[in-house]
Amino acid sequence: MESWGICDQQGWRKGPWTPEEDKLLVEYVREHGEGRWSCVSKSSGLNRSGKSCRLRWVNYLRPGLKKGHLTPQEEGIIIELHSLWGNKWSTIARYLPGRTDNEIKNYWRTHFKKRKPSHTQEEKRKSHRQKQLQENDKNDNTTKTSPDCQAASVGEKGDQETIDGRVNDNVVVDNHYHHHHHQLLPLMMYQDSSAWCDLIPADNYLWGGLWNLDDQNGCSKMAIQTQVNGADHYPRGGGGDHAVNYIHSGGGGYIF
DNA sequence: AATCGAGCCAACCGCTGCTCT
DNA sequence: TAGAGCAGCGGTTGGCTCGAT
Repeated sequence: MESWGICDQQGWRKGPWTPEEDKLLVEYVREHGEGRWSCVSKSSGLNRSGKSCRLRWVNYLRPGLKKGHLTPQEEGIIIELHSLWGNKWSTIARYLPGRTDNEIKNYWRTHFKKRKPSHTQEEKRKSHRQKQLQENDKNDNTTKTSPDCQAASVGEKGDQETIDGRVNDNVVVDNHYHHHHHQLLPLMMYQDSSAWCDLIPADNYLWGGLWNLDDQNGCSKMAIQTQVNGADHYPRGGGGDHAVNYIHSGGGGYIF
């Protein structure tokens, strides 16, 4: 490995950031706002690449970042969303205000990736989950009003293509979505944390027997009840983040 | 006290997609 | 429409810390 603190071929400094560099970057962003990262070195005096500056800002310096361990609610959200979207860390991060994609990615890799439940545990878990979701689906049907809020049915139609274009046999996506790019959201996003946590059985469901969330295509077979809401933004994979303004970070709610 | 290994996390790299000209 | 430049994403690396031996 190359040593930290040296410069790369373009002359950019690499390695850990110093407090002085942090200060310069914060001042730059305060004056110029986020973006235009390629200009940072010129304007701020930092001898860092725009990429490096952006990463440092996003993952460490940005106001509102939460430090410390993820809460059980956040962990649950990660699990749920990962089962929906796979390794779309930035997309998942949008639903966890104050958490970064890097943080979530690291967390996932260290906590979940290597764990695989036994076959029987997984079968048990799936059937339990299916039951839970069917009950919720029943309850939910009474609350749907607008076409945009129609819930996707769960586990009734066999294999369906997910929003990633992958096949997931339990996540059933309302065809409406494909035409309007409506946002798919897990059920728990509409419930307060205590309520959705009730969906998860206490017995080994999460921590004693984490299921294999890294199965083929990064898409677990866990049944997820989804809803389609009226937001016209859909979190996409790949490049081009779009300002991420649809998360309201206050009060533990997720407003889109 | 020294060594080893696992876990955590910051940061880099390469690639993709968007925007602008 | 094509190409260049930039921003963002996901994968990976490697240093640091801490507990076990």
